[in-house]
Amino acid sequence: MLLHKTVKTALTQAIRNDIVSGYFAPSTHLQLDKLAGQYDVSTMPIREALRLLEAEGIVYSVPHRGSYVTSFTTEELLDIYEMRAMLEKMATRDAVSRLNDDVIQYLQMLVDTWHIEPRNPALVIEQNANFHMTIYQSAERPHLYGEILKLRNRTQHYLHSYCEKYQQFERAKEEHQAILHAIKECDADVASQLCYDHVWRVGQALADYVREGLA
Amino acid sequence: MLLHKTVKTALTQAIRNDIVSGYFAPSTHLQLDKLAGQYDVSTMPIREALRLLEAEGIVYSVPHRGSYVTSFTTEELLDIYEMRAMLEKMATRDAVSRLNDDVIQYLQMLVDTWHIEPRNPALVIEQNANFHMTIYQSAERPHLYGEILKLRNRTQHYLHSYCEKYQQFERAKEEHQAILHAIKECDADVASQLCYDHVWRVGQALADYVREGLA
DNA sequence: ATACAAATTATTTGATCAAATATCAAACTT
DNA sequence: AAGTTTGATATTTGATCAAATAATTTGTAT
Repeated sequence: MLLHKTVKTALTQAIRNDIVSGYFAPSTHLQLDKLAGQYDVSTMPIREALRLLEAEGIVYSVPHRGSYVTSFTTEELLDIYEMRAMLEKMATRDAVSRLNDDVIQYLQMLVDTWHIEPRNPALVIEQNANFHMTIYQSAERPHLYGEILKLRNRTQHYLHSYCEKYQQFERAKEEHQAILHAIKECDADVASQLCYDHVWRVGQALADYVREGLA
Repeated sequence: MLLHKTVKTALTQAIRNDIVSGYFAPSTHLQLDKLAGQYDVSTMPIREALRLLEAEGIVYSVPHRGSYVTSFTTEELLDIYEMRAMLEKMATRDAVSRLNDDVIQYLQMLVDTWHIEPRNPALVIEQNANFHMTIYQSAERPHLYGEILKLRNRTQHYLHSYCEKYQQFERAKEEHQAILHAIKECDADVASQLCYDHVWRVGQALADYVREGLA
């Protein structure tokens, strides 16, 4: 808790995490006093954290009514996921030539130890994010990285709900293996296209899932 | 006149505008009481507005030292502009089939009246933004639109400085005309590729300009 | 005179208080 | 009885105040 410089920064991280992990479900009303009690701080840093998260798109607010966890229609999910697919493709393309052996070895380890635990999707989701974001970090494009991260955070909680029902973890593992293979071959075009397809496929499946009202 | 519901929303718009218009130069220290005096409000709504703008990326803050207008290196400008080019290409592609005759006529009018004030870069920049954002709005993808808008805001003030020196307005007009022509032909592939090239060319020119230390 | 340390100042951050506004329910009118 | 209005309540929003922290200045010793 005291790792952070200010209460505001720590709180922002904490609330963001509680939203993307699904603890605060979409459309949840985030009330100042309730949160202040829950996190044991005053309302002031809560207000600042909520404004930060509002501009990130994780939270929206209505004047004099407060802040809520954002919820998306299927059209909005597709909107966001196609952006993600494109930007993550771009990041993968730039990363290929910059990835050093240590990181590639780490990625291989992540693929090899891919846990398929039907009862704990959260762990797989985190491992999945770890795999991709590690690649993107190597692209050495801080703004691209930041945008991808924000877009991912925006829809992450829907993924939790989806994964608990349809667990296509095996397929994801195969696709990661394919991406990593192309990376090792230094084939930026193939690797980035595989990444695009990978993200976009999940986005479409997720949209179908939400459209069916199963969320 | 647009009535804002709260002081916070009005202030956010006002400060954002004063940053993208170049009134607050990059690296400017945005102090709470100074701004409070300048906009004739208390520090409270200023604080909330700054948090909003911080998450938008046009302001950054250092704990216990305050907020500053973000400044970018040439690498960062290229980073952002390539994202923009890609996302604006995507928006143009989706817009083509949705653009109705009224909007196309409006776009033609914007191109025709392009040259009205070559000595006033700010006006041309606004007209330019108007042309593009009108197209993107027709894509009916609110999140894509929002991301493009935020990325544009982040670098807009650099464009002001650049345009005052190198006024390639004629070339921009020709490129707009070409994009509009492709739109009228309902050729989404050509229109979107032209848009990509258009944005990316400006981004590279702007990066060169900033690299030379002329900003 | 310069380097270092202590104190002073300025500014943000966090807490509390007051005002404004939306929600909800009850009473009143038609 | 239905719809509207009015009032009570809860919550956000804006203002002010206190505490914490970074920058600056001042003073002292070498």
